[in-house]
Amino acid sequence: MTPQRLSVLDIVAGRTGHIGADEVWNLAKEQHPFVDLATIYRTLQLLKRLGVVTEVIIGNKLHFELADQHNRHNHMVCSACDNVQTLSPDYLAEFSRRLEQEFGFTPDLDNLTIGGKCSKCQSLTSD
Amino acid sequence: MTPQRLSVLDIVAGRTGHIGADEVWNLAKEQHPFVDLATIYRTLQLLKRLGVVTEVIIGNKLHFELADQHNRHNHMVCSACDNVQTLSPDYLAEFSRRLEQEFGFTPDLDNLTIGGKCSKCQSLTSD
DNA sequence: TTCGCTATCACAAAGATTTGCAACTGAAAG
DNA sequence: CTTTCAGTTGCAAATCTTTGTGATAGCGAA
Repeated sequence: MTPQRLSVLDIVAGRTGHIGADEVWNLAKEQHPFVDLATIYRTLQLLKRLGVVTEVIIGNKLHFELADQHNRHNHMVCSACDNVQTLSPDYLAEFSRRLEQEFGFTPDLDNLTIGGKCSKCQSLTSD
Repeated sequence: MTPQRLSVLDIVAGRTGHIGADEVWNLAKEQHPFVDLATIYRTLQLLKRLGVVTEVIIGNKLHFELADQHNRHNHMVCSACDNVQTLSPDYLAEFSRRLEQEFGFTPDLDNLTIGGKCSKCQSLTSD
């Protein structure tokens, strides 16, 4: 754990919600003016691999948030308005169990972003 | 429907499985030597929006395949070996129904890639 | 201390995808 | 037939993310 990494972790942990990689960078530069964006990305991937942060894909951009074991949730992201709703992992528990049992496949649900259309955008004329 | 677009569609349709955007480009250039990669991407996004092709995310790269209504399936992609397994949409039907009923959220299951670890890579020493 | 090993960093560059824009096309309207 | 207008293209550039590399720092063994 280097100072740069700690800084990244602090920044993500200091947010209640998700935060973009570029935003992490901007905040990290306040403490480490020469830190590189690549270091931010590598650190975020590392923290993700360690299960410390989770990834949410919002409109072609990666966002991250602290992985809180006591408040696990999945994300539903509207492809039209980028609005994010959270979802109890209970909704996917049965699904996950079946994948594991029937295929031996262990889905990474913590980092699963469910794309689609929210109720508002669903009804709008889109094509 | 322009010739370039038709070409892209033909290429994707000519594949049994999924195909990367760059590969589509290489093949498309055989027919339209000056076609740009941006056109390929724009066309693929268009076809995806129309429900003609579906997207699979494999190791930080986008792949596409023809959307066959009679053979719908989801994809499970191993983050370690990039192996792709297909899955009957039945596994997600109940989940989808609940999202729609309880949240009014319409998930885009056709383009949902489920990341995780396949049975082989699951057992390997990774950290 | 000194050597050697491993890991991390900043920087640079590559890779993958998207976007802005002027030129061109074809079809509809006048 | 000419004008208009919306849509598409190729090209260039921007954006987002990943990867390669040499320098460096920390740490244990000799």
